[in-house]
Amino acid sequence: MMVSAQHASRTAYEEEFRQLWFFCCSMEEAPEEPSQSRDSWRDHQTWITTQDILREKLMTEDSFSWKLSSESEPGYKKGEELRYVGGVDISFSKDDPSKACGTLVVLDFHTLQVLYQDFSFVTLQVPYVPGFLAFREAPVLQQLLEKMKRSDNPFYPQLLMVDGNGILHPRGKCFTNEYCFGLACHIGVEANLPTIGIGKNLHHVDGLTHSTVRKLLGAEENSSKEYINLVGCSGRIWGVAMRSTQGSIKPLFISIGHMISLQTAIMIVQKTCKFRVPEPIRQVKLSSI
DNA sequence: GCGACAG
DNA sequence: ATCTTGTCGC
Repeated sequence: MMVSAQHASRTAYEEEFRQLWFFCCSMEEAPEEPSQSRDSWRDHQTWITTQDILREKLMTEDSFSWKLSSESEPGYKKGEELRYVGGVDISFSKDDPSKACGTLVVLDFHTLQVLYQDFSFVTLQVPYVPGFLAFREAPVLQQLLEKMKRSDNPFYPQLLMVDGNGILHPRGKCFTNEYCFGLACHIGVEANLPTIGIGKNLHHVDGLTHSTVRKLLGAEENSSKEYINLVGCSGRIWGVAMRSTQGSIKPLFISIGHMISLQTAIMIVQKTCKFRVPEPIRQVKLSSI
């Protein structure tokens, strides 16, 4: 591919290229067994294809039947509002990194009390590769959701908060920036649920860096804002950096997962934040073993 | 002095 | 992620 042809307008493209390059390098480890690295490449291709397919079903606008209680209107019926908010996460064993525990909780949106909790131990064979977190973590979480749905549990979540990013994600075809599909999107599409991605660290995308965000949050004109848009150098809005607690320094990175708009996601996250990390995620971490 | 990127 | 140390960030 003719990379060096364009020199002037290469910043955004080059960034994509470098990300891909770093990824390629990371897949070439394990030199002792060359066959393994071939398998890694095959998996890599499969992952990309899978993300491409799932992404076609991604919905980036509000798409749910419930309402937020604040917008109760004339035709309002009890039971139509958002009530069951889920949270999913995985914790790992300290001595054996392949041993993990997936956890699912459901909270009451208004009281923030835990209504449901379940977990499942697994042995993970898939490595963590930046940009492909879903292939490591999603299966267990899917199972927990499935189990709950199959048993017709009345607390089955109407919305899911995911410990990881949604749209705020670098995965893409080379030299384009219109593709992105993080863990929250992945789970949302597969479970057909509205999801919100909750990141505690920034995944560098489209020129966004930690220092960029730090400067934005520290800027005078933003000092009173509770959140700021994460605008990449392409102009795209990837999500927001949010001060979930008054005066908190370390922001939360909110991005939409599936079937929800950024504005709605922000509102919901704010309403569920007693501390820096929103309750569904905080509780799921407390529940995990 | 090094290494950039969710968990 | 997890552990640990220590207290900025380029």
